[in-house]
Order: sequence, then C-alpha cells, then structure tokens
Amino acid sequence: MKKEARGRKALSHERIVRAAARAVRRDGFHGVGVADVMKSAGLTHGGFYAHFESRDELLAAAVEHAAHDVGIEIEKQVEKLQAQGMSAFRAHIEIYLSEGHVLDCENGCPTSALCAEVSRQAPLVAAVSREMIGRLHRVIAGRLPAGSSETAAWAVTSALVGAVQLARALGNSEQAREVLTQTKNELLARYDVPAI
Amino acid sequence: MKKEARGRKALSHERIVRAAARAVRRDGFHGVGVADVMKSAGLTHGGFYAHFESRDELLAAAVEHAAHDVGIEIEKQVEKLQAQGMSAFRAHIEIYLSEGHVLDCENGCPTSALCAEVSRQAPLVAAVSREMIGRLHRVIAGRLPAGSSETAAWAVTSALVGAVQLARALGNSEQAREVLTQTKNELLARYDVPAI
DNA sequence: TGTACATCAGTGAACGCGCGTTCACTGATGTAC
DNA sequence: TGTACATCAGTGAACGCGCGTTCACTGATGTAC
Repeated sequence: MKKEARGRKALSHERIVRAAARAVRRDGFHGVGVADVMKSAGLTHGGFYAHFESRDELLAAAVEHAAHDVGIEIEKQVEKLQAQGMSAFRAHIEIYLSEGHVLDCENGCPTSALCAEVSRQAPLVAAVSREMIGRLHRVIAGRLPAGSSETAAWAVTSALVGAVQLARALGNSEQAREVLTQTKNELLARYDVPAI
Repeated sequence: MKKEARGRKALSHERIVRAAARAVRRDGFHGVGVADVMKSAGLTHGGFYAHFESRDELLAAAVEHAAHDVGIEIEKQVEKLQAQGMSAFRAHIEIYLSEGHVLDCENGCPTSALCAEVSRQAPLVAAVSREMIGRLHRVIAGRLPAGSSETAAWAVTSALVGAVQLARALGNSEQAREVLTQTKNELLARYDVPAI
C-alpha cells in the first residue's frame, strides 16, 4: 500500500493546490472557497482537512505554487523572445503587459492579482506573499539592461503591477489598451536603451 | 417636520456614506459589512434599507464619495506645495507616494485601494469605479510638465498605483520604503524636467 | 494462495457563525382643527 | 393653546444562505499469517 496510497494522496494534494492557485488569482484571497477548490480538484469538501490544517494554509500553498509556476513560465517565454533578438528586459515587459496576461488572470502573475489584499491576510499568508513580491522584484532587477541604475527595479515593478491591475479594472475598452501600450512604451523608452 | 426630519435623514445618510467610504478603502469592497458601516455611523443595521436599495448601491456611493473627497484633498495639498515653488507634477508625486498616504489607507486614493477588485464587482459598482480611475488619470495628465508626451499619463498612473499597493503589501519594512523612494526618484528623473 | 484484519483517502451530513435582507414595531416630530 | 392624529427615521428580532470546520462512516488497498 505504502507507495500506491502515498502516491494517490500526493496527487490529490497537488490537484488541490493547483486548483487553489488558479482560484486565488481569479477571485482573490477572500474569494477562495474550500468547497469550490475541492470540487475543482474532483473531490468533496470533507476531505480537505486531511490535506491542510486550515484554509489559510491552503492560501499560502496556492501563492507559492502560483509564484513558482509563473516564474518558470515567464522565464520560458522570455528566452523564446530573446532567441529572436529581443533584450531580456524588453521581452519581460512585452510579456507582462500583453493582453494575454491581462485576460488570463488565473494563470498570470500572482503579485498583480493579489498584492492589494496582502496586508489583510493572516501572518503566514502575508509572509509568503511578501516573498512572492520579492521574487518578482529580483527577476526584474536581473533583467534591467546593463548600465541601468539598480534603483530602477522597484519603479519598473510598480509600473508593471499597476498597469496590469488598471487594465483589468478597465475591462475590454480602449482605455485598457491605452494603459498597456502607454506604460510599455514609456518603460522601453526610458530603460531599454542599447548598452554602449 | 419637513425641514427638520429631512435634514436628520440626510445627515444620517451622509454619515453612512462617509463610514462606508472609509471602510471600503480599509477593507476592500468585499470587506464592507452593512452592519459594521451602520454601527460606525452610530445607527443600527435595520435602518439601512431606508437609505439604500442594496449593499452594492452603498459601495457605489462610497466610491464616488471617496474619489470626490480625495480629489479635493490632494488638490489642496498640491497647491500648498506649489506655493513653495514645487511643480504641480512633483507635488502630486510627493503626496501620492508619501508614507502618510501608504499608512492612511482609509483616507487615501480609492483607486490604489480598490482597483484590483473592480472587475469582480456588480455592474453599477464597476462603472463608478472606472470613472474613479478615469478621474485619477485625467488629474495626472493635467499635471504632467508642459512638453511631456501626453501618452505618459497612464504610465505615471500605473507606477503610482502599483507603488502604493506594493508598499502597503510590504508593510513597515525597508523594502516598502525603497518602493516609494525609487519609484518617486525615477518618475521625477524621467518627467519632472524644467520646461525650456 | 487465501482469509481476516488494519490502514487510510475520501464521503457526506451536520454544526456554528456571520452576513445581507426583511419586517413589525417604537418613539419622536410635525400637522389639523 | 391644546389635543388627537399622521408621518417617518430608526430599532431589534428573525430568516435564509453560504462557508469553514468537524466527524462518523465507507470502501478500497495493503499486510499478517
């Protein structure tokens, strides 16, 4: 039994976390319901507490999973664009401020989706969320064109997070598209200068 | 009776809206409770529906009130700094990215506090919230230094909203202060060039 | 190999609580005459 | 001026519903001998 059963529980566990990672980005921390997540994972709600001590523990796991996953996904897409000759910085901006990222909220960057709620979360959830923010900041700092001031990283991070949120809030409108293109253009004009 | 009674109800109504305008910025749309708001206004929850048709109507009124109020308050502070020789643009940046604004969430800009939730709100609430965003954008566009590209307005708005949210999420930390100062410095370096 | 037993992931009913909403009622204030 | 009546803002109990959490139970899978 050991191997088989442990494998089975672990698989369920991962389905639950993945479902929660999507739900938390789509509906926010407060919008995640235990029963809904379990249903999305193909289970009934009663079994939840065999996997997590509390809803908050699930939220923390969901944030970590989302941050890790998105990190890998963006990295992949950046490399693809770099292979076409684009700078890493510009690639990151293009991906982050793409219409796809704005629309596909539940698979997007958890910082954009969640940062407004962080300060109201339980200590565990808030702590994991702050790490998620730090990770985004480090990634952006690492992709600033050589020669940029290092202190630009937070400014760029702020602009990216703000633009995605504003575009989502504005829905399918001309304004929403303006937010994306204007922010993108300004960031590129300011920072994506070819190194001399 | 007419004058007296109508005056009384109107006063209660305003107290309710003001309490809601604070609550919605402090706790988010989903965090606003009818009973709590009524208590903050010095009333019991039963009387709520004599003032509003639904909770959503209250949320819409709260957003409008907050946006209007903050517009006036920031205008006032900008003028004060302008009187000391600061450009309107720089004044706006300094105020928006001040530690005071980050800490005093419940009296701050409703766009920073609420934009992440807008797309999940009822049509009425979402519509009013989009107007609130448009208002912030217009104010910033109006304060860009002469000669700036008009298309910079959304980029600046994004950076301001993102920075305030990130700083709030990061709490009382060195990182939070870095978000504010770095974003401020970068925006000023980029846009606050003296007109020639 | 086969039978009895142990383990454990998952089920589904139930509990407690908070919250939006409703409603019959109270008490204060104004009007009619 | 005074008395009876009407109006209406606000009260507080109650209802229905959703949600986090608990728990006794089921059924499948593995172990002991």
